Amino acid sequence: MKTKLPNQKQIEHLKDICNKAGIKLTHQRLAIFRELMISHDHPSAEIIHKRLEKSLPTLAIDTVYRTLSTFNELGIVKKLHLKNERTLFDANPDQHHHFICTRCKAVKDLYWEDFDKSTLPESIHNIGHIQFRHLELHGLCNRCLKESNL
Amino acid sequence: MKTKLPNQKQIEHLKDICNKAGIKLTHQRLAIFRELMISHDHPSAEIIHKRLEKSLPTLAIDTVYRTLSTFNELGIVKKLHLKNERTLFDANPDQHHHFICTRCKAVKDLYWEDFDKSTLPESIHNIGHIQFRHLELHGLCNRCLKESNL
DNA sequence: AATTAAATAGTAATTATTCTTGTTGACTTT
DNA sequence: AAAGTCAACAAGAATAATTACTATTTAATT
Ligand SMILES: [Mn+2]
Ligand SMILES: [Mn+2]
Ligand SMILES: [Zn+2]
Ligand SMILES: [Zn+2]
Repeated sequence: MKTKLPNQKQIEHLKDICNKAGIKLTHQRLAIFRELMISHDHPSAEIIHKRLEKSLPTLAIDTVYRTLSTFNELGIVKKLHLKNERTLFDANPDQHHHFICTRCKAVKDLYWEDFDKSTLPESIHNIGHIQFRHLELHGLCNRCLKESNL
Repeated sequence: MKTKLPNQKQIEHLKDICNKAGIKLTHQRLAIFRELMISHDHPSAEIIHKRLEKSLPTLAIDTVYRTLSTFNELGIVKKLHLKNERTLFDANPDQHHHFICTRCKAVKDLYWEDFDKSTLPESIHNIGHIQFRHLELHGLCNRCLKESNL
């Protein structure tokens, strides 16, 4: 559930993970992680790059991609490949899914424990063994609903 | 459920849809639809193009993309935007979801009525109104499971 | 301070997809 | 049947997201 870790805890966790993985927690890596952590809108690599350009004017877009991919492999951020969209990134460590507005493309976190606990259909044995579930709910967000009913 | 329409019915349906939409059912469009209809592996535009090169040597890759997008808009095929993958296409008209093998990347159809009928969490009202659900189950397919247990 | 290896910046390359433009071909009107 | 019309097409160019290359910088270690 929405038991948000305080930010400092997440940073400590990041340090741990980097130490264990034997990689350096550079200035750039820390800045990219912080930026994603405080962004609740699931930004793309390019948007993260833009948001950091004042504090880190020489930061290369390539470094943002590389760093986010590294973090993704370390399990500390998640890449989101959504319908029709470029890759987005997420630092929310809690088990959750996503709502995507078909109109404004906003991406919101969505918690659905009953689904997470539900048992898979029998027929799955004919196919393979599930490692994880990826669920997207698409529709109109409340803001767009309001606008279209004016 | 898996009540597969016979292919000829699907072709008739395609003709209907094209007539109603006021577009021509050209040789290329028919060939692309047939190819997708008999392909049960969720091919990409490029693969469809390759599979048709013997029968239609001058077919342009652009036409494949254009045609599949048109069919997608007409609701007769579905674009699949899956994790880490290029766009795939699907002509299976039945309500279903997908299993994706993390190893060999195979995509299989998956039917899960209980999920389709399940009620969304209350919290959805704080977010918006759902139009459709998109579910992917990721894991190891039976073939890859067998190979890794040798 | 010197050594070393990892990480970065800047730029080039790649790749999937879409766009542009001139041509084709099916259908209609004469 | 010839001419006209227009959607659709083929070919190649363009675009945009992402990744690769390489010389330089940084940070940890001696
Ligand atoms: Mn999220
Ligand atoms: Mn399918
Ligand atoms: Zn919206
Ligand atoms: Zn497999």
